[in-house]
Amino acid sequence: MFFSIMGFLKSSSLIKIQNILAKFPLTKPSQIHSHGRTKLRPNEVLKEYLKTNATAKALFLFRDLIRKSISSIDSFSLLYITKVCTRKSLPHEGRQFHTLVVKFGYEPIIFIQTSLVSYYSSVANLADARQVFDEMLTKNVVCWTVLISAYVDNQKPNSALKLFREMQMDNLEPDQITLTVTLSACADLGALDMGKWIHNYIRRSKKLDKDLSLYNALLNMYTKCGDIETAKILFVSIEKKDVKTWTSMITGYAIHGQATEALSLFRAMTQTKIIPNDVTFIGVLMACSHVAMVDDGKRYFKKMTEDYGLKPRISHFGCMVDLLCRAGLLQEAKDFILQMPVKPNAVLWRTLLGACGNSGGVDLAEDVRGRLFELEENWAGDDVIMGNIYGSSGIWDKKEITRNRINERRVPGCSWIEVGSEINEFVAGDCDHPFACKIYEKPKIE
DNA sequence: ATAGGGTTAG
Repeated sequence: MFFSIMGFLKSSSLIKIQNILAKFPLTKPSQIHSHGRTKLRPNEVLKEYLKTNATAKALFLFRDLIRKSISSIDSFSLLYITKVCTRKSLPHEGRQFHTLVVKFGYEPIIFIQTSLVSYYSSVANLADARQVFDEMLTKNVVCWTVLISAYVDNQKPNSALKLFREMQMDNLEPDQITLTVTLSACADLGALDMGKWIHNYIRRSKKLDKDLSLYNALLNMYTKCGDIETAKILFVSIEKKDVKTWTSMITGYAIHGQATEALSLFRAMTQTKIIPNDVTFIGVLMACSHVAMVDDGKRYFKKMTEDYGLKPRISHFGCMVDLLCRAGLLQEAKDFILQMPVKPNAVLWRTLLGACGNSGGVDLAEDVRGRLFELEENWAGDDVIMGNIYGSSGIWDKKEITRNRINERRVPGCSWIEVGSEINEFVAGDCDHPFACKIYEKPKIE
């Protein structure tokens, strides 16, 4: 990785960068340097473009700076342009700007390093994010937090928790942002012990800035870990709630099949000034689907668009399909999928296929399997369901064909479970591997 | 002037 950057340096990094930027047409200088009425300096324009999400404009401007006034590029320009790349997850451009950072000697600046870690995380390049972090001579809370977020964002919550512990072993105190991020790793893992440990840490700490995001993260951790009682107590104790607070609690009840509680909480929410958003409705629809309240689900789905002007996304349609399937309305579910305004994905069809496995219907199942074959032909679970359907219908020849398909797969299917929290050694290598053990020590709760 | 914040179907 850094090898290649050094390689770029030797073979003139500027030419490489110009190549990357050459695909954008030239912008006249007058358009660049005057912004509004007053003339602004390039960095101020870049900052403005960043604020307004004008990615292309920012890249045009930066290219013109390289071509015409390279001396006006400083560490702030590079910081802003790196943030532009992060915001849009541009997979190639950020690396080129990293090259420039090296060339200009801005590598030791902690703000630059931190935003590079964040950039590599945004393009799912954890190896380079880690390398920039490892090469930092002085590390502070912010860069540790960015790296922890990187692992959370890229579905490596065990690694995130491991880093959280390493940070403390490095004698750095986490702040409220570190804790918010770490709590989401706990939520992803169902790591209730660690979550409680953090809750306790928050209670003890006097200097921590305990803002609403932190409490929302705590609430979310408790609901995702299944401790709905503590979640409820926490929810009540939060005086100033926002839409996320309400949504977390509603979704928490929904996940645990407590539809009545979820829906009455939604009604209570409508009595406040907090307006439900599309995510809130996912919680509401989940609640209906988990207890097969078909008519209520349909009503809320309508309410969402008609009363709140919210446009349903694929996940909302997914909730509806789930709702119809759980109620055994398989044909209606299929019709619903076919008339959706968005293209159905594999997950959606798979919901229906799973339902066919529960309540029969070989013809429908074969139809759905055919559609799934076009989307993700090698998903082992689909064949398992088909095999079971054939088996329960006594169609043994087709069952055998399906079983053989499964056995011929090169990559075995796998599942994983949480293995208690007493183990404080982690399995060598990737600790987010499905077969790795939990990696943190059992916290001592005072 | 400058870096960090998961409420989202199955």
